[in-house]
Amino acid sequence: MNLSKKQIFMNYTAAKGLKSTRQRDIILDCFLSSEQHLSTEELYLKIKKQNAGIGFATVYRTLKLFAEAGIASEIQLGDGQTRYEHLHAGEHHDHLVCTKCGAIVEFANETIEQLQKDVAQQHGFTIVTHKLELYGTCAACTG
Amino acid sequence: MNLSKKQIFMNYTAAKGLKSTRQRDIILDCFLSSEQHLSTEELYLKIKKQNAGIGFATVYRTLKLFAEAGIASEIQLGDGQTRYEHLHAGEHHDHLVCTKCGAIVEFANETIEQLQKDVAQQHGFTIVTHKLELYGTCAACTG
DNA sequence: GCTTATATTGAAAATCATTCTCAATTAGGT
DNA sequence: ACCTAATTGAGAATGATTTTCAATATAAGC
Ligand SMILES: [Zn+2]
Ligand SMILES: [Zn+2]
Ligand SMILES: [Zn+2]
Ligand SMILES: [Zn+2]
Repeated sequence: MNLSKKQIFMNYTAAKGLKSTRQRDIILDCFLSSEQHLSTEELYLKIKKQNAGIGFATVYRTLKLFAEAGIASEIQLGDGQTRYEHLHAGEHHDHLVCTKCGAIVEFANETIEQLQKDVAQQHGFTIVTHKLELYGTCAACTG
Repeated sequence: MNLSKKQIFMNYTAAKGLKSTRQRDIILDCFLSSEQHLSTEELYLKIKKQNAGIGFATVYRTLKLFAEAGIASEIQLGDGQTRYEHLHAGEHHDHLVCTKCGAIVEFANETIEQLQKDVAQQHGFTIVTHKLELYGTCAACTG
């Protein structure tokens, strides 16, 4: 599956006339081998440990590129930092966030998704995206 | 109802040993007489027109205070600015946002709210707050 | 009303995440 | 190898918000 993400990115850059560079390879490998929901800075620091000399501007630019290419998606979890997660074609999920330990749990609920569409339709809206986040404490942190 | 919001704020500041000032009065009046979902800057500009000499730092501070006092709540609608809306005790709603014209429509759906609680419980989470926003185009903006 | 301790204010500086600028470097086609 | 366009890194710039701090205003206490 990592191979296919790489492939998708290759295709995207090729189609756009973009070049393949050492930096982009390193950042992609690091992103693909990372757990989910890493912030740009977290990924930057992780990369820096293994490969000095990659500027943070490049990491910012490259993550945006991943999102454009459709292999990553940006999420905003209320802590002021943009995070990126792996995007699997056709899949969607929302997030439960523990405000004590920072744990992030993913969930998907078809009924909620459908109800959102209903609500939108009732108001004449055509929905493009949505954001659903539940904030609280996880089992371990709930006293 | 404006009277009672003022009352709630008075009580809050009194209980906290805070002082009542000309600036806070002006900002509160302006906030209460404004449409919903104004950003801090929008409110600042509106105030400035009527009462020169109120610094933006004071507006930022005071809106935060309103939120603490329970008469306003912060919302983040993805445009990078914090907005404040009037908070009515015990009421809750979520938002539909038109990404073309900026229109914001409020909605409340009990079934969605309940399903969120169910999801949280399934994962052992105790939910404190949540955020649900549907982004798309409103009837007028949908080609 | 005057004094005093404390909260508040405005302006400017500081912060923080992110983006932009630009000169130097690199990739890829010829 | 040569040329052109894309890319990079460092630092400056940005934009929203927060902090700092000296000056000012408020509310007690007398
Ligand atoms: Zn969803
Ligand atoms: Zn996720
Ligand atoms: Zn809700
Ligand atoms: Zn609202």
